[in-house]
Amino acid sequence: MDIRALASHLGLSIGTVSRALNDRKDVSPVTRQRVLEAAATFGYTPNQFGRTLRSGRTATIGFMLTLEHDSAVHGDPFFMALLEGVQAELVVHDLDLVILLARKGEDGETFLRRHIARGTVDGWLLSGTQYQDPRIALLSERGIPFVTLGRTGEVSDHAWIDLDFEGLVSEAMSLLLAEGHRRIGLVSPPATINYSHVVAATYQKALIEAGLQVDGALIHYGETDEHDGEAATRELLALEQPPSALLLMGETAPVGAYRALRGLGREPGRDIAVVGLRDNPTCQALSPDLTCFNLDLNALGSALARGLVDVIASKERGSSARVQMRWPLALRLRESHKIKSVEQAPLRVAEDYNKGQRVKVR
Amino acid sequence: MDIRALASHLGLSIGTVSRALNDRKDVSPVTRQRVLEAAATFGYTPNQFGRTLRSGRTATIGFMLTLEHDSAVHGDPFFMALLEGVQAELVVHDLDLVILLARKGEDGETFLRRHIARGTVDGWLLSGTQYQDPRIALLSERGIPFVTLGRTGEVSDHAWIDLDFEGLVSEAMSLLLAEGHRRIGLVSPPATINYSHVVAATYQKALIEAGLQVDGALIHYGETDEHDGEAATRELLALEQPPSALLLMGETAPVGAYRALRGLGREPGRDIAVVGLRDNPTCQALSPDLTCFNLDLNALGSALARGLVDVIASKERGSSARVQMRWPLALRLRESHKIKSVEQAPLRVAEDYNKGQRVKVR
DNA sequence: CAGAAGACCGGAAACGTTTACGGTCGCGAT
DNA sequence: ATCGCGACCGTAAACGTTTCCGGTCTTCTG
Repeated sequence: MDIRALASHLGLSIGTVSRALNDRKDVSPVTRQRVLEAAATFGYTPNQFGRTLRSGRTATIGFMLTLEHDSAVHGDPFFMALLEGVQAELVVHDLDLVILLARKGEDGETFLRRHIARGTVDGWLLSGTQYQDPRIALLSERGIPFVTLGRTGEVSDHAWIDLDFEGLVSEAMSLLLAEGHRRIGLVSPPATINYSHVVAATYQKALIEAGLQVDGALIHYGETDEHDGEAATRELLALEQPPSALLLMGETAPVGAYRALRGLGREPGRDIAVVGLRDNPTCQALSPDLTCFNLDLNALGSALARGLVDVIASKERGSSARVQMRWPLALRLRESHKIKSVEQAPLRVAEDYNKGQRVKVR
Repeated sequence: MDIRALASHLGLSIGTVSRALNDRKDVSPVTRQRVLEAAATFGYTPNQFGRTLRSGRTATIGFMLTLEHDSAVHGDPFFMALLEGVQAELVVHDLDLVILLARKGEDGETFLRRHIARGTVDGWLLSGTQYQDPRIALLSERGIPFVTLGRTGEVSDHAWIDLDFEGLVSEAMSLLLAEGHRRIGLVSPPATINYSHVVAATYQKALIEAGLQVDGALIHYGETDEHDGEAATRELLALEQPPSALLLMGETAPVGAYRALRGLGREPGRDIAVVGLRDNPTCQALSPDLTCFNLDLNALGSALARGLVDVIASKERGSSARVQMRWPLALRLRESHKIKSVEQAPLRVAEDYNKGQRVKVR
C-alpha cells in the first residue's frame, strides 16, 4: 500500500495526502478527515525509509547502552525500569525508541560516529557518563540533540540529568554523624566515573562542616561491584583505626561488604553501620535490611525523554533549552545503619579526632 | 558525501561505484580497488535509508524485549551478556542490532505488526516465548525470518533455541533423589510460560521412574520472582507433609525462598535442600552458596544470532534451515543442596510413600 | 467593483541508492 | 573476416516520501 495508491483511490494528489497525514496546512479539514479515514481502513503506514530519505528525520531516538565502564548501573535491572519510563514519554511525542549496543571493544566515540554517519536516530540518550567524556563534544559540535544521564567533570552547557549525589551523600553523612560516627569509610567508583568526584567532595565537605578532619585512608576508590565491595571493606577494616560506618556508593557493593564483614566476625547493623546507594533487587536480598536511597527509575526515564524532546524542539525553533537538573533521592531508613552494641563507643573515636573540641552534630 | 560525488570524483558512473562497494560482479578488480580506497579516504558511508528504500534490506536485526510476562529473566542482567554474544556474532555478518521495547500495555503481536509495517528490521530475535505465542504464527505466515529463545506449547517447525529444561530438571532431580529426598517441592512459572510445562513433566517423570508417586500439592505454579518465591516456599512448608527439598525454577526465586525458610526457623543447606535455576548475580549474594546451573549467556547469544543468520540465508536460497536445539546447562554443586541435620531423616518419609516397596535410587 | 489575500490543491523535483538493461570492446573460435 | 562471448561499464528507472512552487477559486477589503 502506497501513498500513491491511497491518493489515486481518493482522487487526490499524493502531495495533498502527504500534507493531510502530516498535519500540515494547505489542506481542508474535510479532505484531511477523508484521508485519515481511508488510511485507517486500508491500514496504510507511511514507509519510514522513503520518509527519512526525503525529510532527514527518523522519528526515532536512540538509547546508547555501554556494557563496560558502567559500574554505576552494572549488575541489576537498572535499565529496564528506566527504559520503560523513557518509552512511555516518547510515545506521547510520536517518537520511537531503539536501544543500541556498543560493540565489544568499541569505544563510545567511534560507536557514535558510526551511527551519526548512518543517521540512525534524531537524538541520543547517553548513559554511563565518564569524568571526561568525548562523546559530548562530538555530539554538540555536530549539533545533534542529546541528553546525558550523569554530568561530566568539565562544566558544560549540554543537557543532562544526574542523580543528586550532593544531596544524597550529605544526607547520608548527617545521618551517620548524628548516630555518633566519627570515622566513616567511603567506597566510591574510580576517578573515570564522574560522580565519584562529586561523592568524595561532598563527603569531605560534610566532615569539615562537622568540624572533623578528613582521613584519606578512609576513602576507597575502585569498581563498586560486589567483588570489589568485599575487597574494599576488608581493606578499610584492616586500618589501624577502622571505620565504624561504611558509605557504599555502588549498586551491588553492599552485598560484598556484608560478606566481608561477616568474614571478619562483625555483623552489619549491629557492630558496624552500612549505608548503600540504591534500593535495588540485589540489595533487597540482604539481611538486615539495607539502609539506602529510593529512586523512581520510571519517573527518571520520563524526565530524560522529556528533556530530549525539549532539546529537539528548541533546536528546531533555533533557541536553546537548558535542561540540567539533579534528581532527588529519598533516604530509606531501615536496619543496616544502626549500631546496637554500645561497646563500639563511637564517641571515643570522635574525641580522639576532635582533640577535645566539642562538635555539635544535629 | 554522495555516491554521486564519489563517482564523479573517480570519473566513474554511480552504478559502477555501487557495484564495487557491494562486491558485485561486472567491475574490474583494479577499479574496485580504486573505489574502495576513495571511499575510505573520503570517509564515505552509503546512506542507509536510500539503500533500504531501493533494496528492501535493512541490514539490521531486531531483538524484541518484553518487559512483562518475562518472569524467566526478570530482575537480573540476563540480557546484557546475552546481547553481547548476539552482537559479537552479528557484526561478523555485517548486520546491526537494535533492541526494541514493546510499549507498555502493548501486546507482542501488535508490537510486531507495527514494526513489520514499518519494515524496521530484516529478522527477529524473540525472547519470553509463551506457551501459546501468536507472534510465531504472525511472523511465519509473513515469511519473516526469526528465531525464538524458548519453545512453545504447540510443536512448530520454526527456528528456536531453548534451555535444556529436560536435562536440567532431571539432573537436579537425580541429585536430590540421590541425597535421599523423597518429597521434593517444585516452584515453577505459570502455565502461560512454556517451559513451565516442560519442567513439570520432567519432574513427574523423574519421580515415577524412581518409583515414587507424584503429589500435586508439592508443585507450585506462579511468578518466580523473589516475592513469589517467598510465598511459594511458605505455602509448601505449611503442608502437612512438607518437602525436604525445593527445586526453584526462577532466576530470583531462591532469594525469597531463603528468606521464607529463615522466617520459619529453618536453614537452607542444613535443614532443607534448595536447588535454583541459574547462577545469576542476585543469587550469588545468598549464603550458603546456592546450588544451581551454569549458563554461558555469551555463547547462547552467539548461537541465537548464528541461527538467525542461517534462517535468513536459507530463505534467500529458497531452502529452509532447521535450527532447533536445546541448550545444555552444567550443574554447579555448592552448598544449598546439602542437608546436614540427620534428624530430617528423608528415608522415613520415603518409606511412607512407597508403602514398604523398596526403591532403588542410584 | 477591482484587486489583494487566503484557502486549497496538483505537479514535479528532489532525497541516495540499487539493479535491470544495453552498449562497447577485446579476444578466441570458426 | 565474421561471429559469439565475456568482461566491463554507463544509463536510467525505480523505491516512497516530503516540500517547494504555482495555479485555481473563493472571499475579504477599500
